[in-house]
Amino acid sequence: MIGKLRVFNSIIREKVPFEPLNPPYVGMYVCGPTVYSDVHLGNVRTFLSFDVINRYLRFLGYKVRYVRNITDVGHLLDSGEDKISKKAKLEKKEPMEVVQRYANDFHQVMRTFNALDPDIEPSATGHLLEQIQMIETLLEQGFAYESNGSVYFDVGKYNEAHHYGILSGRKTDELLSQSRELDGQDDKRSPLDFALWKKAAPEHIMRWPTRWSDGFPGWHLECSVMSSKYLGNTFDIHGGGMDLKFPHHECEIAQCQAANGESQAKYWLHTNMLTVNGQKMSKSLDNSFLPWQLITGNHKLLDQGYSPMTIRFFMLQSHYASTLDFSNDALKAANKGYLKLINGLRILKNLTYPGDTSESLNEKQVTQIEKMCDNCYHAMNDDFNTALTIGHIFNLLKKVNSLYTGQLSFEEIGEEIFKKMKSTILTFTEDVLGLTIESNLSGENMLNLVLQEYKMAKDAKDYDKVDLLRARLKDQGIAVKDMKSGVGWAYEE
RNA sequence: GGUUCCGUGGCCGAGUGGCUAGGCAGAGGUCUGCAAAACCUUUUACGGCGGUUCGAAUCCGCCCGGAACCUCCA
Repeated sequence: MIGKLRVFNSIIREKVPFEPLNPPYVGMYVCGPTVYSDVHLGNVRTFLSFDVINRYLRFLGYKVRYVRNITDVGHLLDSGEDKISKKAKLEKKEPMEVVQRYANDFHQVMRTFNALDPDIEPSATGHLLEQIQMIETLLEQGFAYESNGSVYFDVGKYNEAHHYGILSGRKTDELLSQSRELDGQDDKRSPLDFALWKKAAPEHIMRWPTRWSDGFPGWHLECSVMSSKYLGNTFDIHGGGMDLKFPHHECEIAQCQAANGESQAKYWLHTNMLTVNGQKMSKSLDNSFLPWQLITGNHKLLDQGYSPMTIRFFMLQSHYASTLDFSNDALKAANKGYLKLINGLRILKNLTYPGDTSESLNEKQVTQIEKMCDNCYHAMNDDFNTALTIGHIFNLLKKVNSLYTGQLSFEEIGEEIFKKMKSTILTFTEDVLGLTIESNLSGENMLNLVLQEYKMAKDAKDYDKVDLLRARLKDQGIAVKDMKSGVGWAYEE
């Protein structure tokens, strides 16, 4: 391994060496989507960022357990209504039907962008018992109180010994002075307290019986419960979008600390927002793109569609912790860049070191290439700097292209460095960054081209060529069929 | 108002004290029947004003501009 991985730990706002609690094992929990509607591109960016992080950790040899949840209950609107319940009512469906539909859609989108599946994808409704148990624990420890059938986390009590707001840099007295008035807050002792269990209103569909009430769990609880269940009380990496820092992650931290007596995660990684014209992409601002809209180009702000790999490439050209602005110009440039990348990749895959070459090494070239290879590691080790890594890969591809066109000779660089270059480029591009060659080149398209040529030769009565083409196709298991209606083909033994 | 962060060349976007990021676009060249691709060379930078330093895009201060969060958000 070259160098050491360093990560920006949001909770201390510093870049620090990454040292897992129990190497070679690494536990990583990422807050997943709430499946009440289609995921938009901003969501996708976060999950692609963590996909690369997951891939790189594995590449480094860590045994990663990647947990990403599906939120299927407990996420409330200002009105106090559950998002999924609302959608279910609107569409006259079971809440679980809504959940399943959007979860399926989410999975399909992530696979389209070549993201690896998480190892565990737990859902909130599948962990109600555990959530209820954590509430009991919090009640026993005096960090929670029941009020009118609901249970709330006592932020004031927690803050006596701990710091609520440690992640987002907030102080409770400042928060108190600016908390806004919401409906249904009367049961709370303080506006800062948050729900662990909510008593369900009569019309509320998603409800489970407990000793406090028929109700449902608070949003923040599931992540505390499921992360500690699958990764332990303290685990290595907790990730999510920056917009979740407050209150969601803050509440998770407090719940875990209070219930387990240990801090939840060693490293916090936060991804930044995707913006459109400088503004955060979000559903409420009506400036969000759905993945398929970007792929097809079917959106009022788009000139054309972009392939999933172009989009992935575009996103990886920036650092995950920076905002990334969406524009036609930037996407078009990324599209060309991606084509350049995969053309180089395609050439490299077919490039082998000639067997009978006598080496006469050009030290300058060898050193240069060696350094570029090492730079890929250094870049990824520096808080997963994918943008820089891509830059180094482009530099390496120049060498590949030069070899291909004969502007650089194999003798100059030698077999050892050629092999190193080849494996470095392929590994980093495909395995680490998850960028693959994607094309609409299908065998059938190519076959049709050949058949057109066949037809033209036949029309020109160039029977030597006709026979040749027919024989070559037959070698490939394709029988040409001359019909009155035109030329066709069939599979043949 | 509080918290956190950002401002880099025509565009996107890395870079945190000295060392060519990279991509797209532009210019010139090599190669080529032509073209394309590829390769080589190259122009345009660090919001403003001060300060620290031998040296600042990078550190500090102030100012200007922008964003996110402050109980829906990835």
